[in-house]
Amino acid sequence: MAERASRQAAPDVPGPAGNAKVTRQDWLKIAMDLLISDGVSEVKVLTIGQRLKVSRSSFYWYFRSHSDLLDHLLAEWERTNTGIMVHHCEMEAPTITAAVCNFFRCIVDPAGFDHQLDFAVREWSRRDDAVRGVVDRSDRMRRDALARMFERHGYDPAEADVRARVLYFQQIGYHALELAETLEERLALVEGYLLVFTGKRPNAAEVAEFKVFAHRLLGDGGGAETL
Amino acid sequence: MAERASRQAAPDVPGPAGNAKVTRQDWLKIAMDLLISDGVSEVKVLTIGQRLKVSRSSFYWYFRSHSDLLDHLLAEWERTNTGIMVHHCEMEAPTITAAVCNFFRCIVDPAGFDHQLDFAVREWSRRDDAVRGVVDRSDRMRRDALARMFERHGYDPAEADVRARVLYFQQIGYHALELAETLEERLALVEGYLLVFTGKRPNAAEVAEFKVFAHRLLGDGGGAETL
DNA sequence: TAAGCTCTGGACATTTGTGTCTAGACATCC
DNA sequence: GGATGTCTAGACACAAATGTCCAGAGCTTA
Repeated sequence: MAERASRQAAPDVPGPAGNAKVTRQDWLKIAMDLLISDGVSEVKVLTIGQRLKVSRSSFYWYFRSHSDLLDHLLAEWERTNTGIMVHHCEMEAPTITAAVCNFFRCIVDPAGFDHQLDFAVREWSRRDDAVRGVVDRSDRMRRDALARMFERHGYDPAEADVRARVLYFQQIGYHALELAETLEERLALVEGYLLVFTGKRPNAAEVAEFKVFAHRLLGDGGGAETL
Repeated sequence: MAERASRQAAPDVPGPAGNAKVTRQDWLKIAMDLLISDGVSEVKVLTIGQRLKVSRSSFYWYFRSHSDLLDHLLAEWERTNTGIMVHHCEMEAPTITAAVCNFFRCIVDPAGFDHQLDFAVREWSRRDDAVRGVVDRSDRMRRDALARMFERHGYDPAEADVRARVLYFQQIGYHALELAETLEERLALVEGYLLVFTGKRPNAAEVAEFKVFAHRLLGDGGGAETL
């Protein structure tokens, strides 16, 4: 028990020692993949072990229990998804439209905000009050970060709050539908969205810069989906 | 087996005959409640039986299997949620803003579109390809009905499609966040929403009529949530 | 009252998943 | 090369859920 705890405290050693076939990170990685693709109810020790071609006993070396694993997944979600979004809201920007473009970047970037993971956690929270508390806190943090972004660019607090809600709500809603739109289809609407979200007409250079960013990330074929 | 099948074909007899403690409808009702509140994974024969204070054997008299029950829940979802929404889109209206108000009615009405049920089914569809097909078909039907609504009021097909997408997408997204807003808070935004969704300023009488409708449904206290 | 039909309870089997225990394989340190 | 520590396999126990089987309770009808 004490050995396991210390092992958990220092899991960053890349090379598995001794007789190790897999690492703690391997278990976490597959678990996160399963959470994203199939939801929390499919995150099973047995399933992950089969994918790793390793017995379940290995799992109990690295983790205290199944719920211990889930705790780490939830923490990882909050750290990445909420952390990344808040960070993008806090980036310096010359105008509010450029600031919203910064926000868009973490949405568009596959390495940024993962909306499938977000929905998996949101679904999970419906059946687990502890998770629900964490999700509510994240929603609050994200909306607050967006509101502060608008306030920094001269909006009064009431309007900033409303615009933050609309912007956040739109993004969550868009992904709820899981549309299979191409990058081009989405980018074509950027100017319109910026006008609605900020009430101000975007600077052409800002928009162009964002589109270059998006293309560089996802390729110029136009057939890439944002996942 | 043949008896069960015939029993399933005529389940509308209200009075339970013979030694009956519960009806087929009782099983379906609790199952639907569980689907709505806790998701498909919590729709368990054991759980429903316990709530009905009846053994699981009773279930297998009325239903062939667990998945037979789920099939009926899915069909019921499509019939009610999608059916009601499409019906409201097809209602006659003097203006496009009045038509959108009609659409709003089924959203606001607790006896109309059930968004908790909608999310439960959407979540279910992520783990079941057959369900996914049904959900995709419903999404298509709803968006098409909305697009036809805009077309009937003079929008060209391309614009009608875009506006249908924005309107549908907004509604799904709004409920994904499960905000606890009061009726008053929501109604205060109706004019703004109508302008955005249609591009036209709404008629004051139409809006007033809708607000009266909403108040009559949900009470004038203003503290009611639409659930 | 007796027969028949409808429905229910309880025992049983099966599946699937978590968690525990112990022997032992394997690299590393001495 | 032997001891040690790290990790894994497999057996076991346990729990929860589905599905099957059959006896029999309790209306209904003759």
